[in-house]
Amino acid sequence: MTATAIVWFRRDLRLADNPALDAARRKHDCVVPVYIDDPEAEGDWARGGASRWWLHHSLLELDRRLRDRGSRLIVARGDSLEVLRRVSRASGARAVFWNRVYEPRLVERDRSIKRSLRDDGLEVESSQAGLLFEPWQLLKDDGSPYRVFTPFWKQMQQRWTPPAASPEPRRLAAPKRWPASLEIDELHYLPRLDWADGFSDCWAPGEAGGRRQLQSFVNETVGTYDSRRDFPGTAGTSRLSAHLHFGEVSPAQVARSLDEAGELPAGKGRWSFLREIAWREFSAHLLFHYPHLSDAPLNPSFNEFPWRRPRDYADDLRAWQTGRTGIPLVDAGMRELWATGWMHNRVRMVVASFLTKNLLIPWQEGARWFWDTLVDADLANNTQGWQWTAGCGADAAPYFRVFNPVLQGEKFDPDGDYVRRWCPELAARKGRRIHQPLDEHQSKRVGYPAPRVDLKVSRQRALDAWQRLRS
DNA sequence: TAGCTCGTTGGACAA
DNA sequence: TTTGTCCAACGAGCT
Repeated sequence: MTATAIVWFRRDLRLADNPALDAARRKHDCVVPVYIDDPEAEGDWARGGASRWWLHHSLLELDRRLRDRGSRLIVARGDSLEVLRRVSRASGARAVFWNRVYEPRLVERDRSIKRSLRDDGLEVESSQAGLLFEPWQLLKDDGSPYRVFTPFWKQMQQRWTPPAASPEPRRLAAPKRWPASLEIDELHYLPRLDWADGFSDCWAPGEAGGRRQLQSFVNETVGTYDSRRDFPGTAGTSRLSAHLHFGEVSPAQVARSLDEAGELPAGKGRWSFLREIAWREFSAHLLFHYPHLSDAPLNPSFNEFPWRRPRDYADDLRAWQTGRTGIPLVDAGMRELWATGWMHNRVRMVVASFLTKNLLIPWQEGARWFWDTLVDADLANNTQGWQWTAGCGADAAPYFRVFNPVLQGEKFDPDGDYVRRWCPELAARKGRRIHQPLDEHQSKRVGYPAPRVDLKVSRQRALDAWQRLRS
């Protein structure tokens, strides 16, 4: 009798270096690859529009790759446990394998599913695939989680070894009978409007695209990552965030590529990129250990912070979302986000600082907008990034650290190329002058808004608000 | 345990 | 134009 196992794909949409798939193939003859759309499980943080666009294409690619190997992807919608039971009955599978995810709500769900399936008499095994270290592996001496990045990073470096590779399967044996499956189109992940049409020009979702991106980054970009990553007008970053989020590329593969590209300790760019991977780990660990983090500040005194009220800030929020604040670098970033589903990291900090400090709008509003518009939307990274900028998170910026978008522009976009690309109304402005807000007269002439707030005044207002919080 | 040092990504201002 | 200093003080992490 042949033994059949379900491999439940979630945030690991790849065939290479996939521990759950490996384990299933080692122990069983046939594999039933399954993807489940279970919006209930995600609760308040159901996937946003841009992320769904990516997921749609990534699933198509996963299915294609499976078919190339004699298999296919079974797609279902509904309660995950019920679906797994149904698929196991229909296919005769007696085992379920998956790679762990770490968002608190999903951890709970997985724990309960594991119990139930084992009660049913099924074999269940979960593996580590999405992080280099499990959240319970990197702790301080007293057993509590790190809340400051640098010591976390130090320990990570000490304990880090290049992870072993696992081969990509050439063939996957099909079960005797395939269970019923939806078409990927039937998940309706693509937006009804044509909002995401431009995304295809920027991105190649899926494992092959991820691998290509990793290779080109390691071959061409990582050497200068350290010096060029802060300049949004140049292609100095990895652009791997979405591939990593969906597990089309694993952090272990990234680390291995960096290692193979030439003795990790030697390359400054390589270390500084691995450090960013470490930030990803740090964020995931923080959310795992502090489950409320996606909605409430890590620093509880911020519950009293005097944010403006929704009815007072609604117009400013709208202007920020649509890239019409009148601050060129901010608007360029927000327009890049809308057009491509992504924003350069330096600019993410600038627009976040502007929203939370200059406009005094709660960071949660920004986090929600990013959640819906980023193809790489990741609950842990998004939360951590916003809390850090707002000053209420782990290792947060001191309160007096308010990014000045004009100075940031002059420093990191000195020729104005980035702003010129996304704010064509300003294209005629020469050099770094492009970063200066316009006065009313100029604004009317070129059809670009005058600034909604005075940077100096609003900065002082934020500092005063902080003072009130402390007193 | 007590005490010391340090903290991803900055800006304003003075010299 | 560039460089140095201050902005405030707390708690995490380490010795």
